[in-house]
Amino acid sequence: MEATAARGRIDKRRAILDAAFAVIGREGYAQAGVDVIAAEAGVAKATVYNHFGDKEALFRASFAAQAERVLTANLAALEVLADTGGDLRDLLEDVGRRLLECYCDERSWAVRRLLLAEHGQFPDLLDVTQSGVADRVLQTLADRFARLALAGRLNLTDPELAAEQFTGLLTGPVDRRTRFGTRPLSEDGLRAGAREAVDTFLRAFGPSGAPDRP
Amino acid sequence: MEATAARGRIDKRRAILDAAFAVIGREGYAQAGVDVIAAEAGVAKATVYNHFGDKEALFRASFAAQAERVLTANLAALEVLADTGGDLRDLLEDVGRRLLECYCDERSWAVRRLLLAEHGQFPDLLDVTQSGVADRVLQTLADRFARLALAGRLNLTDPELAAEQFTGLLTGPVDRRTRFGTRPLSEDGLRAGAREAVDTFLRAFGPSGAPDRP
DNA sequence: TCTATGTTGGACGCACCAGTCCAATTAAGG
DNA sequence: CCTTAATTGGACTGGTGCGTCCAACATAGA
Repeated sequence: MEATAARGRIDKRRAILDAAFAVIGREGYAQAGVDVIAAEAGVAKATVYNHFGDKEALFRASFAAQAERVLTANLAALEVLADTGGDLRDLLEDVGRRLLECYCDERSWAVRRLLLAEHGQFPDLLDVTQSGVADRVLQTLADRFARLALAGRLNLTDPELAAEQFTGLLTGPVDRRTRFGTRPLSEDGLRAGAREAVDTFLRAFGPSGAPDRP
Repeated sequence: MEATAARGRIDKRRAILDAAFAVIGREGYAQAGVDVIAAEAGVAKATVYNHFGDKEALFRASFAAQAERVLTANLAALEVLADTGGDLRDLLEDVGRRLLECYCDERSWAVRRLLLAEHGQFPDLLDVTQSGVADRVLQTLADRFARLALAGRLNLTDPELAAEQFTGLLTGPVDRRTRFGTRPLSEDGLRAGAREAVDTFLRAFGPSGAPDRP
């Protein structure tokens, strides 16, 4: 009775949600079989329908759960920008690397992939994710940039635009190098991606007079 | 006998290819019915199988055709960078706007969407598109940047990285504002996106001494 | 121990869809 | 005009997968 056998109902719900997102994220909504999901969750198919009633409801629930996880992970990555002290370049490289880690995470890619793939059938997923995750992360980043600009450590007038461009500088090159998430990126690769993005970002928005580093 | 009725065999093949990509791009490969494709092409289902034999072959053929169109459109957009004369900022804004037009095109979004969505079933699509389109466009852009750098009009050492970052600055903000291609962007929106990207790009890589504009 | 609720495996109905087949029609080319 | 090849509509098959049902089983709480 280590842990494998039936431990309780609530655990099964979790297991089903995780398995559903894993399978659907891997094979797509249409291709994902409920039988496969049930098997991967270690659960009978009837149990799946007991909990969620519908393949569509199951998909929505699992997607929402993962989007939630992605959001909290991203916000946690931004947390290092809370204190305005320390070397600016190091600070930005650190937050950049953390954001890229979130961005390159398997789950994060699956969310974006499903968002694009199933948007025809489930247009509301985009509302949830965009206004609940993307916009929220962007606003938080913009707030941090605004504080840094006010403190004279960044030279910019539109913090929201700067936040958009910062993420663009981060993710653009990485999208290509990972071939849209199909190829892993090493730890050094992540660090390099963050460093290059911050390099350019600071060349554009760094304090005008003296750069933090020669 | 204006044009609607059967005009020839070769036209039907085109019509089938276009209809196939339209339907599959809209509904996804699994959801797209061959009957629907045939109807949209104004053709009997048997004709589809006469030409392509297989739903999978039909998909590959239609995808390849569209990828080809996307590639030529992108390369055409880069053509304006051929002459190194003229105001640098105007030049870059022009090419940026053209690239964004390509990027925001319905077909271009459909290609990227299918690339992500069906990558599980068709991993080779990514090879074709990545090495045949994305890499080719990036290399061309990097070549132009290298020439501009050599002419002292850009201040950069790694043209390939600059090309990655230029496209990141262009597409990152636009991805968000169009909600991943689900919402149209006005002509002014495109121009603004290009202008902002070029602003930041030139702040980072513009000629060090004197900016082209105050 | 008894009971209620959740779980299991498996079988089943049902709908949908890729791909085939065929007889009738149409267009192309010599 | 005649032959050849392509097209058409429609019926048909086989396979797959969602969702249901049910009888037996496990578990938690009284």
